[in-house]
Amino acid sequence: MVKKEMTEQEIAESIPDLWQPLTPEQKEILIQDFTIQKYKKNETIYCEGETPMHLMCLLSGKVKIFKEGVGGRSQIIRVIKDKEYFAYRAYFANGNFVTAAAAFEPCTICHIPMPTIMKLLKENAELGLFFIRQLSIDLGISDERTVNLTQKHIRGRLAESLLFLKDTYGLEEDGSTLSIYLSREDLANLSNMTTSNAIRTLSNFATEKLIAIDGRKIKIIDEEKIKKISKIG
Amino acid sequence: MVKKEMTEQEIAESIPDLWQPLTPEQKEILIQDFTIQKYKKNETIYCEGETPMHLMCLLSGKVKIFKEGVGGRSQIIRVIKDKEYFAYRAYFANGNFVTAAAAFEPCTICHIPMPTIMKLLKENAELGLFFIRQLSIDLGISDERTVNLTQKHIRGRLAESLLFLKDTYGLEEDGSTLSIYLSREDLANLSNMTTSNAIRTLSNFATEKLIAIDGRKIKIIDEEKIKKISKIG
DNA sequence: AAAAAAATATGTTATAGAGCACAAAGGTAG
DNA sequence: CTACCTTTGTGCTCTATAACATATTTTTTT
Repeated sequence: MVKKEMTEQEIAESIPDLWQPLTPEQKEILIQDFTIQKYKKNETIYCEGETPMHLMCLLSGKVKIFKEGVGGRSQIIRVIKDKEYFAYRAYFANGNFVTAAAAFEPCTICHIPMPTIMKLLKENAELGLFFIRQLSIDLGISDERTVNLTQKHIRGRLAESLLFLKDTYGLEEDGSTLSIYLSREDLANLSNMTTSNAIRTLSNFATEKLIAIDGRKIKIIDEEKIKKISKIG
Repeated sequence: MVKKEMTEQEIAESIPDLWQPLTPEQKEILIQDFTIQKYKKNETIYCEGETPMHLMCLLSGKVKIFKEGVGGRSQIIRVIKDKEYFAYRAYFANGNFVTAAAAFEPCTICHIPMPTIMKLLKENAELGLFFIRQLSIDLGISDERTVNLTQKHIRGRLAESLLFLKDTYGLEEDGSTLSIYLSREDLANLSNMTTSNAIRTLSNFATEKLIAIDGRKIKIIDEEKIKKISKIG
């Protein structure tokens, strides 16, 4: 917890979407309950089945939201980038977590107790609209994903994951290297395939000069062709 | 449009979740914009790609929300029962529909222009909480479904669909017949499999005395065993 | 009532991708 | 430096399920 070290200004900048709609009194309430936690690489943030207590906002780092499926196979449901909010859905739905969250890399995460959020929501309609918008976007993505993961073939699914990672986390300064370094296993869990097939298909893509791989670094070479593969499935 | 025929009392009973949080003035606004449409069996309610204009509430009938995937294969994403709201997600996300909706059977649907809903939402925080709750529940279901459809085997997926239909639409007076009669094709599209495999697996279930089939009527005989099959995948 | 179309049923074949085994390389710990 | 563990890479086999073909039955249209 490093709350004491942050000025109001810094808090406002860390969580602008949440902060901006609030009245001065509401901001005061938020400051009281605002805490910060650090997580190590690969550390679990919350588990399936646990009771949600806090809204979380990722201040820095990268997070995966995943679900353990049949026979220990895990499926990455979505990924979080900095300034994004998560861990609140289950509370709003009055249930426990149906997913788990873990840090891809070292993370700084801000926690705000859900009861505080509820209190603010009851007073502030604009804040409600922020969550409505966010949940609506996520639900649309989830619906798209359901169809893509079930109907596309392996190459289409992997191509889609690569584009998805590019859109979410962006590229490095060279303008072509994905700025997230995933293990082949995580890539497989994101694309609904076995690790072997992720490795195989990835090196096929490299042979076909669609990408270049150097360990976990992936350079996007022919984005148009990758888009095409993703589209036709 | 049969708006004129409905009393305020009847409107209030048709859309209680939306109605109840409102102030008298807000209720007046809603009455002005409230219209009703009838749809025939199998009629399309909205299409993928269209721009959302209205919140819809299903007053009577049954609706499927689906998505056309690769190679014309369609996937049923969720189903709507009476008193449920739909068609609003895309508007909140500032996009067009990514799914389509069609009537399983004759439907009566109430339409309310989304701009009216937005206006009410900006004034009424409690109404916002209703949508937050609903979207949160749907997103949880969608996440679960992603994993189930991708990881479970055919029998597990079909078993799950049967239980899902039972939970959503309930049973007839005999206490065992599903009160929705789906074509084998719809059942397949709900369970992510080909029509042939839905037919085959369904008749296997009948042979194993888990269910009894009479045309499109499905009787649940051994629910415990069906649950087990759904669970182990 | 006859004809056409759609839905259901069942058998056969083909294949995408899982599952497994093993080897090599890279990282980490003692 | 050596030993051990994890990750990556590659080949082989097997199976679940799609794809296809063809009846048969039911529904819709004329």
